[in-house]
Amino acid sequence: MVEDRRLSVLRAIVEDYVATHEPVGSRSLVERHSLGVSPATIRNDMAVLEDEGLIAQPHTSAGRIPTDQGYRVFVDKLSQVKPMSVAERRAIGSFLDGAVDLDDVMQRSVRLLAQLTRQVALIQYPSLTRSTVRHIELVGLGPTRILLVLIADTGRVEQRVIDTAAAVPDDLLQRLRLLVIERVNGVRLVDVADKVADVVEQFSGEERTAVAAIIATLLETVVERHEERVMLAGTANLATFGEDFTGAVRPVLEALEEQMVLLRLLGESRSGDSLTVRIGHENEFEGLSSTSVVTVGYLRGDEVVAQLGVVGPTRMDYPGTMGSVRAVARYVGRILTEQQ
Amino acid sequence: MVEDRRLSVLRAIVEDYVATHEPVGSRSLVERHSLGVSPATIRNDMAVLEDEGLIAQPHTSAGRIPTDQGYRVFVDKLSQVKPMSVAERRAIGSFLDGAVDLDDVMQRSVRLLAQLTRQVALIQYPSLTRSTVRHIELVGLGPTRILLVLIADTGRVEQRVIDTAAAVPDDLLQRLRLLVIERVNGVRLVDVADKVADVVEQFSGEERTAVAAIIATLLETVVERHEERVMLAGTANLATFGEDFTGAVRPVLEALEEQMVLLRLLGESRSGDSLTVRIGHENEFEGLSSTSVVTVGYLRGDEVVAQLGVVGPTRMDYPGTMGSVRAVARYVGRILTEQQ
DNA sequence: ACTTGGCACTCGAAACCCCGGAGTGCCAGC
DNA sequence: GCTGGCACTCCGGGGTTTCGAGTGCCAAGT
Repeated sequence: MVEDRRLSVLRAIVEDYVATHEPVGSRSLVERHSLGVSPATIRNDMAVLEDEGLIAQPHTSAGRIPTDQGYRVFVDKLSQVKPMSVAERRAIGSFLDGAVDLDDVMQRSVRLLAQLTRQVALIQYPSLTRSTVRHIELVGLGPTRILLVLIADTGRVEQRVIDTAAAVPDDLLQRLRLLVIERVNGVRLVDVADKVADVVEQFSGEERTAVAAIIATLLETVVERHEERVMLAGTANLATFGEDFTGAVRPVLEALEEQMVLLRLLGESRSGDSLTVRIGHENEFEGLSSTSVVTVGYLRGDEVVAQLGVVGPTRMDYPGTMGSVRAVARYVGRILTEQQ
Repeated sequence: MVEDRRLSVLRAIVEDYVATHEPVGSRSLVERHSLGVSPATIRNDMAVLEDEGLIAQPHTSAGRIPTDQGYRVFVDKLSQVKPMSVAERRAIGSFLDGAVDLDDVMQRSVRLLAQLTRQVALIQYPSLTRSTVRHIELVGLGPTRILLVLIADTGRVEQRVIDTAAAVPDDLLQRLRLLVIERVNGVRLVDVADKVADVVEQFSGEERTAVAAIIATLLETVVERHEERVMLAGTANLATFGEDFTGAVRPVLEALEEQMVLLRLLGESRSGDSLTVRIGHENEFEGLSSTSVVTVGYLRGDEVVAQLGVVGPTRMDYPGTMGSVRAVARYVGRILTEQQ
């Protein structure tokens, strides 16, 4: 089929361009790949591919490079995720197994991913929204100062200092503590509001004011604080692939410093635990228009709790990158699930 | 004094070079600064300065640029810290005042510093070692799983999950909890070990095994875990000053990703709360040999609890940078002290 | 209906050269 | 010890040339 060969040509162009970082011409294509036809034929195919918007020429009399659309087709139809080798998987497993707490898991994972892909890796902390309360602690710091600590089952800890107008005697604090713990332990964060709604009403007078303040802060912590955290690693790799960048490195670094941007980058791919690839201009952020983002959700139990992924140049090794991302996500999921 | 003028020349060279990023010649020097002598005289001075190793020529027939030693002399003898303007200080204060918790303080401060200096800013979390225990919590997660949470007075929270060999009944946990809280509340972390050393001996039989495991983890948490945390911001600024870098940006990014490197960068300047400036090769890390690091300790109460600072090109505005670093450190100190 | 070899053409990248100008070092004179 | 003068160096920018990879198109072949 002519159509088939044309796609093979596209695949070959992507592969060669990714490997060499140089526009690829018809001659070198037939040399490197056994396509069984002559350069002239390839040229015809290329002309068609160019008409379809899948490849482009930097300038006349140069080879072709894939366009964002070209990569899109490559990813969607012409490639498959490259699984990690057994050795690699073993390495991943043993590397991540040593983690002692959630921070450690996140950090090790994101670094590992950066190393594996030689790109910038991101990992989002398990969503608070989807997790349950493991423990709540109220600690008196002074007559009118209370420390609220919330521990989620994913291991995340949130803390807030509360300034109450009225003094809070220790016995009140203890009563409240037990009451709240009883109410919300094991409850999903999203449901905490319902569970403690009426607590304030059980108190009256001065006590009520103080309790109201505490409960209000608690609600803030579980509700308003959806601000998810993102950790990243491998920014040094930007320097490497920054060389042949369409734009400068700066906008990318700027984008990567914005938690908001990162969160949306990860957050948009709510497609369960299947890989999401956003290529070049498919990213809505200017600064990332010459990068591709590969993300995937990771599980805790059988629920997607957050995302992780990498940011790299559009000309990246998609199969390999996707393989690494998926593998790391699986291991992270396994660890989170086990260490529950 | 001839000697004096020579130093003025050095100062002028540093200032001009920092401003223009171009080697500065004798003619432009006399034009921009009113030195009251002719270019020829300046040339003689320059020759001497070059002999002394304070300035250098990129190539013959080019102007001079300061060497690391030249900057050293400039910082030590020829410049003074440039205080922030009132408006700036007010802006800093109001910006930092909104912080809700320690993480927030750290993050706001480091970002602010990056913005002010247009360089890469670092901030070290208040040292655990020097702080005291505000609260310890033991939460049973399952028959043999316990969550240990340690809250330091600086607001830092550390947590560990403990797997005990034997089951821990709830009443044992409660007894132990009260006992430990009583022992260590308000105690400096470094002294925790002493305080709980004999706790294990108060238990026997099965209980003892479990308690031993818990206490061991507690000790690990306070002792082994000296691993201080560092937060950084403004890496995007690397791109800006990366243009005229001796080396590449990569090694710098690599160095900045290594917590160890950052910690030593900050940790070495244990000179109380006075500014430390390390210029170019004075940094022991290869990757940072064309950068300068300006750090200063910040206080909580009247004790230095950690360091903050910036990393920038050796050709940086030292007086301004030092002013910003010092100002931010003071505000951070004030906030930490107040919100005790 | 495709494929292919041939051929003229395009155009960027590298090599080369040239020149101006900024800057230097040195020296003799003040 | 300062200064003007002077010869010298050498980087950087601009222009030109060359080289070669690559293209598009066409006519012939299967």
